Amino acid sequence: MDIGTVARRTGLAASAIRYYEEQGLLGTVVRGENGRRRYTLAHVERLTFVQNCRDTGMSLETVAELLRLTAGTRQPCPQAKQIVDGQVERLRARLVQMQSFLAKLEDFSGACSPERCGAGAVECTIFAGLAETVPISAAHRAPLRCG
Amino acid sequence: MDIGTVARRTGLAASAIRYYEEQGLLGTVVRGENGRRRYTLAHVERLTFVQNCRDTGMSLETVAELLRLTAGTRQPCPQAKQIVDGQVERLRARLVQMQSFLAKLEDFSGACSPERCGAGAVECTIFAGLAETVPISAAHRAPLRCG
DNA sequence: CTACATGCTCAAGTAACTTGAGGAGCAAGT
DNA sequence: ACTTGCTCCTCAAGTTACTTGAGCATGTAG
Repeated sequence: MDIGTVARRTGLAASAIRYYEEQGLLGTVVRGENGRRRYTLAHVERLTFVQNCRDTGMSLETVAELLRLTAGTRQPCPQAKQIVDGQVERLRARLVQMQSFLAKLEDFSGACSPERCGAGAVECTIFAGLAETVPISAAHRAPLRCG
Repeated sequence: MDIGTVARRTGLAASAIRYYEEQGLLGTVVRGENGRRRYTLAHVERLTFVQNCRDTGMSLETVAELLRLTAGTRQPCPQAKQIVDGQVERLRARLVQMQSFLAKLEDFSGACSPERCGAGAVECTIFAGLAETVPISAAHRAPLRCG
């Protein structure tokens, strides 16, 4: 497989795939005669794993650590489990907060009708209430899929 | 209120507050005799609004646009509603995906026991299945609170 | 009145990529 | 054989949303 195929299969940009390799997340990627990268199914799986982790807000560094741990031969689980458990906790808290804000967005969107803020309205009041939402604790506002 | 107080109330770093001002998200911030910034409750609310929007993955530029729209006098709602509705949709899809990955993480964490991958294990298999998760469509993997 | 916390500005650093320049390889059509 | 056009390569620089740090002024507590 060449990089374009992998890109299509994973949904990642080719540049991102090259970047992940550069950051040591893919291990060795062999090149063909022509100097082009050649990928296997294992690479696609690895990339999907990286994607999934990134989607939950894990940093590339943490993902790299997980990959290192799972590749090691000496009892990798305790540390790996710890990382995953931490992520699970963050994700859970984050979901709750997002659900509440989503509900608010929906409310406000539903309340926005032409009658209420049509031609003559001086100010759109639709977002007034959104500022009242209790902000999530700094601990949980960690990056969640960043970029 | 000085910047430290606002930082404590909102949970934002002072540097971030200054940054938001620089990016035009706070409007005018008056300075005291001493040259220090003086904030009002309106600023705190505005910052909380920005935070909430950012938490759903809105870019600062989009937040700025929303603020501009809601401050304008000429029928701001249709455009604002459109932005919010788009965000609602993304957020909904994202929540679904996150819930499914959370479930997977929990499963795998639960399956990780000392018996299964203790001293002699050659490779930790706990994450094997995570690579199989169907990746979320590129359209929905947009930044969701990024930093 | 000395500490020390807090604020200011400005420049540079950071993560995780993307974009663009400049150049080469490959596949298809003519 | 040739040209067209897509894909790939590298390397440098740009992007977003901030943070960190240097160097300096100011405010507050003991």
